[in-house]
Amino acid sequence: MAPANEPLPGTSDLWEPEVTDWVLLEQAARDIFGRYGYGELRTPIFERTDVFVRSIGDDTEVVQKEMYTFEDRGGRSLTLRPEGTAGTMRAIACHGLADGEQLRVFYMGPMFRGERPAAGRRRQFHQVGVEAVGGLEPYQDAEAIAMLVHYLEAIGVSGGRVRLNSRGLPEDRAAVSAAMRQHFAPRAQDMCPDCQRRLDSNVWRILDCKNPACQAAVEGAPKMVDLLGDESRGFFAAVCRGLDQLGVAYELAPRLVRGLDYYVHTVFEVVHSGLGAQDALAGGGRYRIGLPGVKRPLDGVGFAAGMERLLMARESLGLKAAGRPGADVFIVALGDEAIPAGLGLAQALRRTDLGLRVLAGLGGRSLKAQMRAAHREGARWALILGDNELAAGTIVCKTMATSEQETVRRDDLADWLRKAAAAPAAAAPATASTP
RNA sequence: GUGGCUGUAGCUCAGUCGGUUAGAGCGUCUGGCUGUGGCCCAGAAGGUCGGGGGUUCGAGCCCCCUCAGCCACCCCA
Repeated sequence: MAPANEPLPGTSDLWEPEVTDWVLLEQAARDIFGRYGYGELRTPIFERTDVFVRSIGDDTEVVQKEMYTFEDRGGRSLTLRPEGTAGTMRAIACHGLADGEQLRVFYMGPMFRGERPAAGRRRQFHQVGVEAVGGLEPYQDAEAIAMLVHYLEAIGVSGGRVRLNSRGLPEDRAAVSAAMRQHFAPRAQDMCPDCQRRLDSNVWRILDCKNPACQAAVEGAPKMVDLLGDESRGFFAAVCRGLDQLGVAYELAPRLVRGLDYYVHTVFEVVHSGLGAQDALAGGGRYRIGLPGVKRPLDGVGFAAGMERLLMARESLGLKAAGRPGADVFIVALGDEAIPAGLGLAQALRRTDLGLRVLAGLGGRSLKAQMRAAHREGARWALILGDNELAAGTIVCKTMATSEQETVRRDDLADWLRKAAAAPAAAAPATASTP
């Protein structure tokens, strides 16, 4: 295949029948999130670069090396959104939010990060996410997590594990970092070079390191939750209490940190064993984001799930796309007069209240070839229209599943189809074969 | 950005030690059956062997470069 026709690395074309699965994820999101009072928000796919930098944090991996940033003709720096929260917050700030007002939104769509593609990681990937903004209630966090679990159930993804931790408030961080440094400094010589550097720059991340030596050093590390102030500890306890009430199973993950700067208090993720190395299905937490022109930072809680990964999890569980449904009617037209007549007949049938899916053989191919096409398209009925039938004002109706056929007057065709459609469908509805 | 594996027909893949005209299955088209699908049978179309360079009398096969895909690291969804 000519490279010029291939999609860019980390992007892909999406064909039937996979599209059917995507639609399923989207519809389930609208259904489930709607039950919790969330409404859909669609924000632009690109924003001014600083929208992302200021809320994600310029110190983060995402901002430092993963963003698709470019200049428009006016020389402004724009960026393809690498995640959904920043744009959502910008939109809410623009829209305005009264003191005490709460807003619940969900979104879905493509996100962009300039990473090396791997299993479950693409440069254009898709997330479905939610944000509950304008409140500082621990039970909001619990409900958001419960909603995520509910959604996963709705799309058939079982086997996910909820991992939960708290990063506390910004004012807790100095104490936490100091305690961490105290623990890791004596062990530094055993740790990987990255983590030796992190000792100064980013102690928290050492907790996340997958290097075996570093994990050993992490073993006896103090639990983050124990280092937090009273307010943060109380908040976290309330989140756990809420989850218990909601019947959500979770596990404490003292080492869970997450990569974006805006998180405060609760952080969580859902991991799944069917995904390979990138095992995070969804992640989220509580955040506090300051925006220009807004007096107080916005508090909120949300999560995002990777749609590609949801699909991978479904696949690992044996859930497959059903594919596009077959045609109801295939019109087999024979002869110079009948072919255009078949074109008109197809349109007339599509416009009836029967909601029929109608295809017509338009190319003057042989009867046999058209019958093959009818079969391949999964048609329930083949309607044969030759010059003979045209002259007689009739049409031959063949039921594919039984091979029975009868000659029907054109005037009676709609009634015939209505009756045939009402009759119990033959066996399993056929599925069109996919090109 | 670093590393490993893989690129042969629309798809999934064979291809021996470097040796004549690169194969199979599936799919597509046509015919067997003049106006009747599936199953069966026969035939046909379809290839710059990812691309470029090199070694050789001769390269799908060996060497170098490059592009792409997959996987892993980093990080995350």
